[in-house]
Amino acid sequence: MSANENSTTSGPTTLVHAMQILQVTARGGHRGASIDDYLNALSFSRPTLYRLLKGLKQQGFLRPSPIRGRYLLGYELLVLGAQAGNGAGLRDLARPRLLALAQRWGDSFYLFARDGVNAVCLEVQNGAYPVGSFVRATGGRLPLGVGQASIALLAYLGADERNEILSHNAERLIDEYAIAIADIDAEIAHQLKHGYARGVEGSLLPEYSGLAIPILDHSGHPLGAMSCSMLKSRMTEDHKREVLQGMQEEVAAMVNQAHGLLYLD
Amino acid sequence: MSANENSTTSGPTTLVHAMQILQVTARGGHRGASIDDYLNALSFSRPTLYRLLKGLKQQGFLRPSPIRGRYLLGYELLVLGAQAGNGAGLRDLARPRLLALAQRWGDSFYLFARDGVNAVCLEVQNGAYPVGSFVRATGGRLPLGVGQASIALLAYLGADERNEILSHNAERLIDEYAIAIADIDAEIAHQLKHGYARGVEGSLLPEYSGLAIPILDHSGHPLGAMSCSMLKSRMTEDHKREVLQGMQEEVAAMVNQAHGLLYLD
DNA sequence: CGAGTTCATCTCACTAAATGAGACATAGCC
DNA sequence: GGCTATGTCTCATTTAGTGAGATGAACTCG
Repeated sequence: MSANENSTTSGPTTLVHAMQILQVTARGGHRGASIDDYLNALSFSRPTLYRLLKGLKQQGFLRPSPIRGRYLLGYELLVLGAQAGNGAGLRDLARPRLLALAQRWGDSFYLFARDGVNAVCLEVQNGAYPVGSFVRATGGRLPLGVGQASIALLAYLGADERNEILSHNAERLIDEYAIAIADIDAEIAHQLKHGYARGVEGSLLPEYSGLAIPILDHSGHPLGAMSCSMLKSRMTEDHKREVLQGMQEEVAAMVNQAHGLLYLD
Repeated sequence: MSANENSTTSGPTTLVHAMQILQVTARGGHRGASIDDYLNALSFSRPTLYRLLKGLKQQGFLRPSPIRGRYLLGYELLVLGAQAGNGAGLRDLARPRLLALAQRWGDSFYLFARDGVNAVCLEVQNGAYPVGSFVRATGGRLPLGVGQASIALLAYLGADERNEILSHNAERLIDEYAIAIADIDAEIAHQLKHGYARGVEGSLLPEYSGLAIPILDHSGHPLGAMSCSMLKSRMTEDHKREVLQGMQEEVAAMVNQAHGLLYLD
């Protein structure tokens, strides 16, 4: 027994195994995963696999696929996930505001939160104009550094924490998104100076452009970020000013509401 | 607080315990749950609780609340939940269509799927006109029988299965929603005759009205339902006809697309 | 600033409970 | 009706999670 139970995967093995099963299932997308997928991705025996599958099914974490022998993620995850996305009640506060913005301006608006070294999309509201975006929907996850919302989040973390995150993500950022740390630093400076972020241009999605502003608590810590995305051609100076102002108003109102809610113990 | 003791939740106890922890956390809403919440809702010892909490945290199922000693649902659930909601790829197919409908008509449109004895909301797209609805968002769950989408789903199940569900839900339906089984049966008949459902009127949400149509696979089995909700005053004969036609067109197109996707092994 | 409270971790002995191997049963498929 | 792959069962083994209580760490409040 290694006295070196370290960072990788500790904790009750049943939990770890269950999680691995869910991950394998998720990896299968809407086709789910088959017994063989599990058996050759995982390291435990078949009876054990079936026992866990059964348990996960009973908990609602998995459901049988229409295709025999395949498994899909269960709706309990959806329900819990909906709750999970409402950290600090932010999502409920943001939803109608994102909708209003999208309807008013026709662009697409997003709510993001930090999740470790990633930014996770808590809510999307698409507008009438089509957009491309790194995240397609709620639950999308990006390494911090990608996208304007990332910048807005990073800018208000401590410098040490920020650097840790960025060096952790550096490789992925350059490899998968063609984004250099130096450029991120520059955009963070822009965020801090002007109060909004524009996102770093990588080689991906060159036709789209965006804006983001942070959602800060009373102590200046970022609770999340609101962002928007649009075709670059739509981003005139006027439009940018209008949209930014709209977002700022909505966020200010949200923060006010939040202060009312957060502290009723 | 329901004395909802899980009578036959078998399976690895660690899984069951983990699930209970998640449920308790979820019950706490955006405030999460505290150690005491766990300790007095659950039946295992404190060290065990902490071990599981730690494990769940490492798996991303939980995260620490800003308030020390409280726990929130983790973003991994959100990510998995987003996947889970895309059963058979239906959600991805539906999202842009719901958006188009909402923008065109200004009402609110929903995608539902069956989840055991419940209907679960996979996607919502609100329109410009305000609505009240039983589900507020993705992940909302209703007992089958409530709402127009339920009717559309129930109508295409086998009679035996349907009756089993309805008798299972009967008590909740009458107690919580003031809906009688006989009325549901009548609406199911309407669905089968006219191809769309209107929902059963209970005493709740009397000012709102809705429509729903099923999404059927090639063998007539319901994959889900698309529904809409609007202020009763907006539901003129003309508007109803228009919206129904819009929904039917979108669903038909979805089903076509789905057939293209479902069977590429 | 120090006492008091609550959160979180550690150690250790114990045994319940998960595991693996392989046989058995069942469902779908040609 | 055979064939293949999915799902279940039994049973001995021992891992791996458990409880009790002590200890350490973090925050609170007087």
